[in-house]
Amino acid sequence: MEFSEKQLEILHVAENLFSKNGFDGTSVRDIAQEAQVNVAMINYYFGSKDKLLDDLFTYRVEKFKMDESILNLTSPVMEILDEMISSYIKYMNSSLAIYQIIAIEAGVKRRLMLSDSYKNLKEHNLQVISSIIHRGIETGEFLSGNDPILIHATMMGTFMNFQMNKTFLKSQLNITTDEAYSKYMESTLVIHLQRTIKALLTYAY
Amino acid sequence: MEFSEKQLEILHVAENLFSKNGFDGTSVRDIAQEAQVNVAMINYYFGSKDKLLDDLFTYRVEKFKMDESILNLTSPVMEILDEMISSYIKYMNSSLAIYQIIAIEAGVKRRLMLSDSYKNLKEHNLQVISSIIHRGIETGEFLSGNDPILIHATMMGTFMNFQMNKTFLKSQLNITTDEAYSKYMESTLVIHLQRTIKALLTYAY
Amino acid sequence: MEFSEKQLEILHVAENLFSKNGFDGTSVRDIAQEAQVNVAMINYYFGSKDKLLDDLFTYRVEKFKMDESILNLTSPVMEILDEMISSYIKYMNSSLAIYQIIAIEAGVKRRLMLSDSYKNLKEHNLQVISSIIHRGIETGEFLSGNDPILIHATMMGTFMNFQMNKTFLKSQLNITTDEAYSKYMESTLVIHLQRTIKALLTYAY
Amino acid sequence: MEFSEKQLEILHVAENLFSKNGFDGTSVRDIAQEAQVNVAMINYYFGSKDKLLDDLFTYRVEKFKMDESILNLTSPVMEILDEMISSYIKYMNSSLAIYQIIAIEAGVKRRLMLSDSYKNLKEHNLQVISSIIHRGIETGEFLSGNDPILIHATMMGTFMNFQMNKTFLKSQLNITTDEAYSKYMESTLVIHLQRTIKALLTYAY
DNA sequence: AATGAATGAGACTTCATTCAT
DNA sequence: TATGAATGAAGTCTCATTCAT
Repeated sequence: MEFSEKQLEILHVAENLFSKNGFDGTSVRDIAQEAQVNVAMINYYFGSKDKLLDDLFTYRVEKFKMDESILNLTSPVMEILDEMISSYIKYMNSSLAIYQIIAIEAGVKRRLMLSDSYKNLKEHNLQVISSIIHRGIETGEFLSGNDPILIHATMMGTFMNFQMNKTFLKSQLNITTDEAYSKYMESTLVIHLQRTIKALLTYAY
Repeated sequence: MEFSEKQLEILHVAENLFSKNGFDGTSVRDIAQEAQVNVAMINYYFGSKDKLLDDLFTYRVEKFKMDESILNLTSPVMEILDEMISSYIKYMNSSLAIYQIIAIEAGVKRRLMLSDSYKNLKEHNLQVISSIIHRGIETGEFLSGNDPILIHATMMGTFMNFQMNKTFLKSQLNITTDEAYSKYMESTLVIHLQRTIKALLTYAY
Repeated sequence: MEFSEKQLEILHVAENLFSKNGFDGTSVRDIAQEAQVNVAMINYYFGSKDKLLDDLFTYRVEKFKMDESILNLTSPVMEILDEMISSYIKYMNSSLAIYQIIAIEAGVKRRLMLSDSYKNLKEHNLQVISSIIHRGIETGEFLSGNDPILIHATMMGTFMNFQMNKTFLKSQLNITTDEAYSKYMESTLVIHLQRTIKALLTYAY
Repeated sequence: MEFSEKQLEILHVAENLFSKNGFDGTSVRDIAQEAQVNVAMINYYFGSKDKLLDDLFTYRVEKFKMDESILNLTSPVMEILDEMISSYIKYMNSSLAIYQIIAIEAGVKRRLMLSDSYKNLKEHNLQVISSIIHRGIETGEFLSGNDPILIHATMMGTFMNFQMNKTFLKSQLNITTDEAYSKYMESTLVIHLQRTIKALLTYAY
């Protein structure tokens, strides 16, 4: 799907507003005003508000696919795992708005979850994780018996928890700016997840 | 705060609808209809839709406090940790609706996050986790250097991730009923979290 | 009609609120709250909000009758006229709230104007003025040909104009307090009206 | 400010209803129905009911400015005074509806009185009256010591009194039609005010 | 006699969408 | 292609009143 410049601007504005106020909490008027276009244009371009969300999702979803090229690396599997976690968290953090929307609107109601591309995305990412784990098992570095689904849920969930409790956690961590919080996630949080997942995969309690 | 039977019914209905459709996606008409009361009654009882959410939150929030009496147990700290994780997940799972609401509405906009009781709840739970970790460090069973904030985020986030991706994960796990999914979380997921957190606290990779 | 103490308090509160916010701008809840009674009590005591206004009117209307005993004075008619104007303005000024209500609600809609007691009041006052004028004509001090209706309208209208433009006139007259404004009306305004009406009645331009 | 034809119709309908039933006594539904437009259109055009009143006021207020060109006339000041009174009353009488609204809503509550244009209007009119009086004093035809504020209040108040007691006065004056009442005000009332004010300005009792 | 609980009606406003151009 | 105008539906909330006790 190709989007014109105007359409792209609308998508970006919508993405921002949806992430701040939720889908239901954002009106097409809000979007039109901030994108400096006519209200009618949203429907003209996207058909409806619902379809706008679909298009936004389709537009962004590709970027949430884990980069499977890391599977081709000859690096030690431990490094590949670290890299996967690090780059995934960094990417999610940089495209936070849409991810927030997905997390919320996928939980709520029918929206998005029905979408095939959403399912494909999830399956792809699980597959990448799964491949890494299997490789580690083959090299004898990872223990078997760990479900990629649980690993993925831990990685994703921990990150999202940091997003959704931003206000509270900033005060707990004595972080004052959004930039510092973002940096914290890309360093301390990444390290925590790397340690956590590696411990899980290597340590038989 | 004391609630009459009618008020409680309204709260329960609202809780259910908010968790399914979000706050903005639920109208007072919807609530009134499902609770079989007059629309005006919602405002009569709670003042406004916003205040209804506040009251619902206040009504439920107490139950999300971790039971600190486990700190008084003389059991090995490892068992206390297991028990904490198990009972917390089980409780969240049984009071899922409100938790879903909190997770979403706390992320979106100003709502709830501002609430003192929300902050108190979070701080209390962090304190309980912190106490357990410190005890483990004292007995030499846990490594030092692990931030309770990260532990808590991992536990909570993983659980929430299971909630918010229910539809997708059910299909991935070949689970057909909500009951089976719930049972999965209270067994497999709990064990996963227990293993994960214990690995983290005991194993220096 | 006899009113209990509670009823009287309600009437006084209603009078005050009606004069400040108008009849439609005042809710029975407002009245109940300020009078510290149950909402249902307004209807219980007065039947309806409309009837409350009726009762308030009936309760107060008697006091707006000009004191006809001044007609029995043997003073010069000029002094009687002065006294009538002075005491009428002073009385209206002291019972301002209800008069404001009457002025507004009588102009708006059907309310009050239909009331017999309102008509009787007006006729009574016109009669008193008329008697004074006639006496002046008989003594040769007043010119004939002046309609009491116009005299009354001038007196009443000028006073009400001062009421309804209070905010503006206070600033124009450099008056800062309500008390000073009230005093202005009972002195300067009274003198103006006395001069105006006497000029009219005695001077054929 | 420019208004479309539809907007003007709404304004006219609103003006009429507000004058009959008061602002609070008129619903946007009433206005929409009588103007034969959609209810939503009132908000679409004017933003809110309050802003509609503002716009109505702005739209009409200009017309209530006394024509200051009469100050340029070389006619005797007595004629200028007569002309001022006559044309002012005639104009108010022809634009009665809005004036009724102003009189009521300016007295009640905060509305309008706060408006700058209202204050400007009042100041302008006082200025015109003041100029005429000063000219009369200069020519030796008027006595000094008369406050234009009191003159204005008398003129305006007497007229408004006739408006607000229309029902009662019609019966007192044996006038059956609104047209006849209107004619009475433009003749007898005007003459009364001219005589009154001239007597006041020329006669030292 | 008095009142807390409850309610239908209607208030103003905003919504996403469509129409006519 | 693009948009200003318009609208029906629905939103939340307040109203005066009544009911059951």
